[in-house]
Amino acid sequence: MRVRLEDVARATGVSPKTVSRVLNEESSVKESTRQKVLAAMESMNYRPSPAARGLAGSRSFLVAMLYDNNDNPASTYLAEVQDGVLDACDAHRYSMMACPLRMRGQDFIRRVDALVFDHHIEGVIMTPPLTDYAPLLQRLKEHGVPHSSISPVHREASIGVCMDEQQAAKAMVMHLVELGHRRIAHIVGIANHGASRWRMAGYKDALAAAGLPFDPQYVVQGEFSFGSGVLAARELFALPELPTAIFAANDDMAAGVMWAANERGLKVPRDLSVCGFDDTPLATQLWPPLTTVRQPSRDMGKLAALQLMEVLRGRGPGLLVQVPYALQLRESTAAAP
Amino acid sequence: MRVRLEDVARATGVSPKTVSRVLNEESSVKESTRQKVLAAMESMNYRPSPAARGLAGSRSFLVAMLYDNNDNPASTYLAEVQDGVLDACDAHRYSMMACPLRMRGQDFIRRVDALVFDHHIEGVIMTPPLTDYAPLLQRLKEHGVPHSSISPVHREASIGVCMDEQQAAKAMVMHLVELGHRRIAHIVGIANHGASRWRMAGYKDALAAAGLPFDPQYVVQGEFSFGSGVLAARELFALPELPTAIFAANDDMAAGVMWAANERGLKVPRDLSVCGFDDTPLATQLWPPLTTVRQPSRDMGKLAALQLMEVLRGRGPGLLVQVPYALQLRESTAAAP
DNA sequence: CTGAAAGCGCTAACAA
DNA sequence: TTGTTAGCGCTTTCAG
Repeated sequence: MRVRLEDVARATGVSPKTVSRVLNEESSVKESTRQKVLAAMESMNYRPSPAARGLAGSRSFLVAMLYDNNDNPASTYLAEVQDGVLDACDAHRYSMMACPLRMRGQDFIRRVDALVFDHHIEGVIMTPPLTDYAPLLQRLKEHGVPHSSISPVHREASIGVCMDEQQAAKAMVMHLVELGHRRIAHIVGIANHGASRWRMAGYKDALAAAGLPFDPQYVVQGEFSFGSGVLAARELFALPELPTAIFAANDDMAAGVMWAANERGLKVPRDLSVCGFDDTPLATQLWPPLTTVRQPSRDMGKLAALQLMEVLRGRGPGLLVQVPYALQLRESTAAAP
Repeated sequence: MRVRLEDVARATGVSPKTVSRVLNEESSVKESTRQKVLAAMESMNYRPSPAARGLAGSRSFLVAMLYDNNDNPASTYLAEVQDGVLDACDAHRYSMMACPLRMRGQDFIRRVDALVFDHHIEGVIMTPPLTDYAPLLQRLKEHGVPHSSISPVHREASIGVCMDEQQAAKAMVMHLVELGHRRIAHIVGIANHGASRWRMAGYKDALAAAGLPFDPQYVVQGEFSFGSGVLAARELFALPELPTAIFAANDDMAAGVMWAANERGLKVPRDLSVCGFDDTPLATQLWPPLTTVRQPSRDMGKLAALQLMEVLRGRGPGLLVQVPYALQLRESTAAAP
């Protein structure tokens, strides 16, 4: 029924172990033997059994993608990242298990242990804020499980992928400055996300570069959700001197700002310029279309997975690669009133 | 290091086979023995190895979620479904592999075979339009792999979960009728989705029930994406007599309609009522908030997975369960002008 | 209702 | 560079 390693060995006239070596890309096989075996595998349509490999050896060809599912707003971000990860897995014959983790309680410990012990997960890919969740990192280290991070805060010790979000945020705000805005507000994201810090830092950098004062009144706390964007905007609209531009730390909050502007009777971009960050599909589904920073989530997922696999295959220590950002200038920003 | 079945057996004073029987919930074990074994498993923190179980037996405790990733627009729908599926898996100690399938070409055959052979997938959960993709169903049947469908077109032969979308669409349109609208347009979704047919049928039902004529001019083809909604709306706006209400087959297209209305200078809902279907997060992020039909995607994912597991555990033939819809009346619909 | 033996398909640790 | 011998942790026969 099923073609086994042994069958390939018999057909080739070598021992099972040699076939195994070829399968695992070990270097100590004579090239001619190697070719023979490879050919036989191909023609017999041999497909190794992950279960057997996992049981006998230490490998499972399984990676897990870990993500936080407490707050769902960014579901399209996660979907894109996952898509990229799967793409990379495909290329290296790995399989991926999706694993949402609730950060509260001890639940995640159980789940991580289950992944590692039960399934012999070889490695882990994580999205923020899990990337910097100490108890989790600790546990992974204890288990000796390599991990690759997407946009981690602590970049020194990480492998994975990142973007210069601070620079991107600065560029975004500089764009507002160039349009003549002088009262520029910022809506901050959830505190434990590196993204919130970087984007805020970029905002400050831009103000400084433009010689504009930093006014705490114009900085409001949000939490990355549409609703929090609405609330933050209302707060800003209650100020004696309204900002002429608002830079929200992500698109969902920017959408909230535009909602609140509508509610308040402010016309975007005539009375108020609005911009966000991420370039989610939402950005082009708003009226007017949202100026934002494009973050290549899909590519980031793919690159993070590829880095992990480099490590798993012993090809190197793994790197933290940086992807470029791109400003998407659309109709939600215009010259200051 | 690892606690094995054998360890539990030794601790309990029974044979490994008996422990195995308890583990697999076989009925032929004396209750007292069963309790003893269960207690030992608990206290020793025994966790069976899926790899070993998969290798020795026919089970793998792995299910796959298959989805189409040609068109990404509904990524939040997929994310919600996946969340529900994972929830159900968790409850029954199953693991899930996410598996995007490209419907074009023979690629999906390879992937399905890989899933079945390599990983001994026990069952499959599918979302539209895969649920009714004949070559795929054919292949699954050949492999003897049980599958559970979410909103399949062919309901007779399916297990899984569905919603009475036709009834829901009818109710949605009846709402417009009650608001006094008489020229009600409909934007249809992608042709091979059952959803498109049902929602269109419900639209017609409502017109008939209200004694309104069915005018083909007011029915425009879309493809579930925001952009297609914009195009469809422009088409409708070019008509000599504009509709006073537009029922789009999903929220993304409804958002497109609102975008186009803005572009055209039409005020929603004063000049035009707009409603959608699905109640994605987008619905409450538009201005004005979108009237739509709530579809409990997360629950649907969970229920579909639970039905599959009923089958896998030999508890029954599996059912096609129906979930209720709910109209979400918001501010995008109002009395006809 | 319970147990003993055999083996799932592969790799580890040796040897040659 | 290649082969041999075990055995991964569990389930399947088949007996009792």
